[in-house]
Amino acid sequence: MFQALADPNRRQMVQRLSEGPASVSELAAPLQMTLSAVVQHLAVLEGAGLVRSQKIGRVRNCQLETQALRAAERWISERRTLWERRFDRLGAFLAEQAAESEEENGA
Amino acid sequence: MFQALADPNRRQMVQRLSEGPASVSELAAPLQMTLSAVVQHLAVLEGAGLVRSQKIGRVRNCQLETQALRAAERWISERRTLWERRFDRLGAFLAEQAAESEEENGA
DNA sequence: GCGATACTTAAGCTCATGCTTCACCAACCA
DNA sequence: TGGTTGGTGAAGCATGAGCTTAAGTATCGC
Repeated sequence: MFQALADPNRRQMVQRLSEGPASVSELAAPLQMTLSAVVQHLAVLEGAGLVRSQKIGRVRNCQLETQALRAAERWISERRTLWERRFDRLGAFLAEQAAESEEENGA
Repeated sequence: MFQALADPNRRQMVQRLSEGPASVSELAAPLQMTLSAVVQHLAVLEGAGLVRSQKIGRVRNCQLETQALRAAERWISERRTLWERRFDRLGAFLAEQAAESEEENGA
């Protein structure tokens, strides 16, 4: 899924879809590439569960699937807070050490 | 930066670093590959600003840089909430339509 | 029905990515 | 001081990602 978000064109597609549903050609419009390539990118996004789409008549309607985005967000968030919490504990420890050192000086 | 997080081995390194700082060989230990390869992955992570490292003696000490993680998190979050808000408005609109329809039936 | 539209599928091409090996250097330590 | 440990750098290789072209299919509007 991070793999899917790794490509800037795909991120642009996600960006576009975050503003509302779109057809394949609407997604393709701002991207300087073939419709074929866009469909391939779309397949990656769908494979990652980031986008859902259904064909109505001859146009395929695509929309964002927030579940997957939420999962990615959570993964990052968990790692980040884990590290930050560790950092805070370290800070507290150092502060404590400093305080003890102060005491020793005082005694 | 999403590019950097795209590789599962690199994510594992980030995971490891979220639990605390580590040397290059410590990062390499659980990964079934050469130290050389690990250093290359590390370079990618550093290039993306996800990791900072400094060499002390002959061992390189690596630690997570939460700024970049935070940025990635924000990007996802913004897209997601943008879409979800749209979704909510749509729900509200449909509810309103339904209410109007009720009124018409009543009238 | 017929042309235009909106994809779809397959094949192939190119370049980046992820890895390995090998040679090397620097620092630690017995 | 010499061997071991920890890391660096360059070269090369295999695979896969991203793109294109080309040919095909299914709707839509007239």
